[in-house]
Amino acid sequence: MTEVLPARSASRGPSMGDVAAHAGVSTQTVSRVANGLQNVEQGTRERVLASMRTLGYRPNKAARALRLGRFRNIGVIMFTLSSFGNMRTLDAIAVAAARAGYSITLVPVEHTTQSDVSVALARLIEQAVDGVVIVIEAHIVDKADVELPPGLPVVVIDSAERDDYPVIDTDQMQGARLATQHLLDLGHDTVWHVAGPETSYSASRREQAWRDTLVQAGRQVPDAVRGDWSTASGYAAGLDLSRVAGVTAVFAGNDQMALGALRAFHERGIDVPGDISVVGFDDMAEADSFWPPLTTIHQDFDVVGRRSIEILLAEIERGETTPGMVVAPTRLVVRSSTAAPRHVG
Amino acid sequence: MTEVLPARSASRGPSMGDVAAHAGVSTQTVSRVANGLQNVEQGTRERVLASMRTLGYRPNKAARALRLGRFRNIGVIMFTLSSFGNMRTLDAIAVAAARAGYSITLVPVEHTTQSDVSVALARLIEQAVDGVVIVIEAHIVDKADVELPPGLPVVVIDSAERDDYPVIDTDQMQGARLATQHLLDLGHDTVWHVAGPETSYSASRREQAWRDTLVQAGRQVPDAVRGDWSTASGYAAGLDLSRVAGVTAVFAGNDQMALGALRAFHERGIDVPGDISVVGFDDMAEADSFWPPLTTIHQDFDVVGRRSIEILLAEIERGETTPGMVVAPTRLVVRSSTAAPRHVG
DNA sequence: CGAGCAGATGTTGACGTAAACATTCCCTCG
DNA sequence: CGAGGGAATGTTTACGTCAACATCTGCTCG
Repeated sequence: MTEVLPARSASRGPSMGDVAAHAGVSTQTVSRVANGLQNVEQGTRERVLASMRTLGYRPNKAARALRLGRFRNIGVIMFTLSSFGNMRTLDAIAVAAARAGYSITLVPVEHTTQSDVSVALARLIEQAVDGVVIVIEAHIVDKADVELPPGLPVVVIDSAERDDYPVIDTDQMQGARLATQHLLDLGHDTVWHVAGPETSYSASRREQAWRDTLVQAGRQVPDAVRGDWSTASGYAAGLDLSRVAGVTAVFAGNDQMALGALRAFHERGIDVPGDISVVGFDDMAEADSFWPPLTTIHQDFDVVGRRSIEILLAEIERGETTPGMVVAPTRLVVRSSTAAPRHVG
Repeated sequence: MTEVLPARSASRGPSMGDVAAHAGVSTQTVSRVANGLQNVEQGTRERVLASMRTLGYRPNKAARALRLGRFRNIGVIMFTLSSFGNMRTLDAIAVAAARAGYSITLVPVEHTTQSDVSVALARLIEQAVDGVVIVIEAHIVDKADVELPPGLPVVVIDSAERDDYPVIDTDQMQGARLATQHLLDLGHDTVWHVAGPETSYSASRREQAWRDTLVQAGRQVPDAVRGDWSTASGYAAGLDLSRVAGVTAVFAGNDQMALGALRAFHERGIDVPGDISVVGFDDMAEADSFWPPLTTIHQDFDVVGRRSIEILLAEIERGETTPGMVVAPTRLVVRSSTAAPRHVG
């Protein structure tokens, strides 16, 4: 009964059948042991486990997925891993998924062109995932353009509400309002804005909330300076603003651009916050060490990542759909880059 | 012939069999069309493609993997996604893998404990990957402790050479030498060092090269100040150093700690680079916007990520092994945080 | 004009697993 | 003491795909 079969193939590892033959039981019993079912006698279980160890057995996930129709795998489509927020979000997603026993398949999108996006989606559509998280940053991906297979659970992390999939995001507008209001509360007449790129929904949300807050307070609304999230563009914007008379308060669309502006102001001999107050957005890990330490809006990327997985798993495992938009609140972190204007108007 | 079968199951998508029935051909022909083989008549091909579209067919990756014994999937084990370098490396890995037609399964390790590492490995060992890239940062993972299945191709990204797997990494020692020598060349008597955590191989490499360079130049070697990569620890180190008399040059183990030190020096009214010169390591995207813009060592994470995939795929696809350690060179980027000491000794 | 061949298409079986159903054995209880 | 039941274990089958082999058609060329 306990005869040893020779390894069948050099390239493939031992299967349940091999273990079964080695232990002198049926494959089904091996399967039961592998899955921790209780209806196996203690002695048998141990014999099987010993055989598994001896043969170096490891379960074949493909066969299991084929049999079960489930992969315990979630696809993540992301544009640019090299942004602070995305990487924090990805971290949170990966950890949350791992805790639920799911693995993450990462599909990078190199260029934000429609064709690249389609290619990325095509990869995932190869049905090796139970669900998909799409982290969008740009308008590029339109509902019409993206054809995801019907029935595949999807969650979108983005700032634009959509009617086809649940969306989750930081409350961009609340954050921008917080930032702008903070500067107004300090006594500034109005607030200038270094905006993110036009292609970004979150950039336009922040810009819109900044504008709304100023209008609501009855203040003059200066033209926004357009950046692209990079420190270089923030630096350019800072240089521009330093030539404008009467600028006392700047709300930058993210911390990187704020840092660039800070550098421009240093170079021009403008004191922050003495001459100009600066507020960022994101609260990246380094923000408290900028000079001066940056007042900014804290975004809770962990919450966004975690919630996205929760919503996705609810649909995958229990068929529950979460319609509409879920929003994670932000909070203002006051450090040393903001102060009352020197000559209160 | 072209009769339409009802969908068999609500939960599973259409299979090749369904497409075949719909198009009035055999499953094998559908398979040939799906794989782009040439020996299919034009008319047949179009009919099959039309059926695939109509039915919303997508290939089942699990079945394919089971059949072929290949997954076209690479596992990536990473400790902390929240470090600048790791993220850049991951980005490069993901892009390189995608170009080669492989997907990436990301396995995060929450805590750097042995048990957590084992769990992460166990996940991958579930044989859904053709190879594994391990990005290590700490000594924790010892050869003996980690039991990877034999025959599974592995590449390690780390600073410690090992005899079991190919290793690839930035040339830490060359970089640290570059940094230290740069400061000596400017005329500083010696160079202080803010080191990374003891658990990190790369930290000890950098520290060792810093020490060697000073010794070779016949300089006095001050005690290294220990940090943990964070800006907070760099700030604490900066505060410490600001109380030591005679400090004119500091080499920080990474840019974050350099930034923290910069902040400490600002607070204490110490001018950089007038009183003290500072060099970092990594060349993170923001380093050119620190105040002052940071002189640092540029690490080529893209190269490391790309090469690791090249090496891994060479082994997976062609059985070629790359023994020993592959090292990516660094380069010095001089900005404004370094200068000659005020009173040249 | 028929042997022979090339290209298109079909049939069979196996990859490793687990659900569904079948069998065996032993124990309990009327 | 035998029917009935439950636990352990075995047998069969299907998941979707593709390699290998089999078949069929039409055409070339001696």
